[in-house]
Amino acid sequence: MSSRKAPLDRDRVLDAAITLADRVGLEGLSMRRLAETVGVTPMALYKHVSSREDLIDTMVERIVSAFRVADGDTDWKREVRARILAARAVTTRHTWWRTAVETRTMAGPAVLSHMNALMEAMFRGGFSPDLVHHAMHALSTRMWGFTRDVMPTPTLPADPEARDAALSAYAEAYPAIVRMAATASHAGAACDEDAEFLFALDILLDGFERLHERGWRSAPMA
Amino acid sequence: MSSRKAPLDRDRVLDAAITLADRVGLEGLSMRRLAETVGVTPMALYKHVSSREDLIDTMVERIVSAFRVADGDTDWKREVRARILAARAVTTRHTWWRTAVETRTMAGPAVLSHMNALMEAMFRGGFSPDLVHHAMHALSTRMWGFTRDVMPTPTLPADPEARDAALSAYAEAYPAIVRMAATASHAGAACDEDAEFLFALDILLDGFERLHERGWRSAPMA
DNA sequence: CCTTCAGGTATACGGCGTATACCGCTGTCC
DNA sequence: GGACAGCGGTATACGCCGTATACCTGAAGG
Repeated sequence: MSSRKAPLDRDRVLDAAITLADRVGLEGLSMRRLAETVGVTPMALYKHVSSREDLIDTMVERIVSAFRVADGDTDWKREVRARILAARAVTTRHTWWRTAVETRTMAGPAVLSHMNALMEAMFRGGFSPDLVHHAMHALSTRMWGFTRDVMPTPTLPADPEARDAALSAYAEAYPAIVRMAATASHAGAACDEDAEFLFALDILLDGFERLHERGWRSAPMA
Repeated sequence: MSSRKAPLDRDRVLDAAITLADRVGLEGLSMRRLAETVGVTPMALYKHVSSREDLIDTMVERIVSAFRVADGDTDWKREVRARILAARAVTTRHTWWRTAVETRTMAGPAVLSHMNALMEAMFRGGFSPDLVHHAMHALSTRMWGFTRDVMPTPTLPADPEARDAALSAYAEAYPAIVRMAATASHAGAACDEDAEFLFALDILLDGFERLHERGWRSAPMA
């Protein structure tokens, strides 16, 4: 018994933080609670991270570093698509990550690398810097593999009877919503998020391509 | 002097909350601080709102109710565009609103009305329920007039000398980012957010239109 | 052997949302 | 006119939070 206790380092703190956040979300990730899971006093954490924000910064980077893409794609569109889906594969497994990345104020190296790779692909496709710039903004959070669903239409009760009642209650106030919700693909069940994601992503990528082919320029500089 | 004090009602609380949030953001909006601005004890607020979350719910609705669109548009695309820009005109004046709406779990009547109006326009344009559904997801937060810029490329120092130094430091690590950033439209100055927003919005709307014309169907139901 | 110091602890401060109990004024009804 | 209900405010307190500060302890290095 040479070492009385495994000595706890930055990596262990990070691992614990990520698994804790996976379980309880980002708001549930408190320093006290994290300390508990690693069997240590809250203040001990501050020997390894300088603040909760610093911790989250690093957690975000850690997740981005896990993106893995089979390279070798020469077509810009296929590469961008593949990188974004690689991001999606990782980030959807850590739901807290969406909130975390949106609240960061500084981009770390891993984050910059991912963005750089996307831009590089587009440049290789012959995009102008201007178009690359607009495309990146247009992708927005989608370049991380997710989209915010801002309050999707209210989830209907699963029970068929209650569902019909709710539907007819809304029917006159929000006919279009009900008409859409009555569609088979949406009724009751959660819709296919992957399909929705790809639908929008491909519209954007196709749009970039078309504009590029047409020699798109941004409006004359102010 | 019949009334010793103006009696404070739900509306006054809401108005104060919104102007306070405009000033200090959503995190800065604490019940104690809000109470102070209306000259009252923190707990007094709970006679008018049931919780902080309830307060924010109502604030979100209040903002949405302020959307104003000159109706009379018959073309679906023009109407959707106009409604979204109407939303943007309001929501960009209340930066806290983005965070607020993203953290809501239930859609209130005003929110539902806005979504209903967008869907209604698309239905009038002949969209299938399925396409409406996908389009709404694709719009995502853009239907509220904003997009999350997830960690835009790091802002460069304004000072030209420091800027060049920063650029060359990044140059080898992130060549594509630097290449884009060196573009006149982005260098130093903040880019034109309205233009970026419209760029992406129009790609999406045009994409919807094209798919509709081609009689798009979603993948065969599972 | 003494020193240094990395890595842990103990305590405390000021913030937060809000549960609970209380209190005074005002309008209503007998 | 007097009892009383109840609305809108207050006072206090609890349990969270992030973290500043001070302290301790054991091992490594001269």
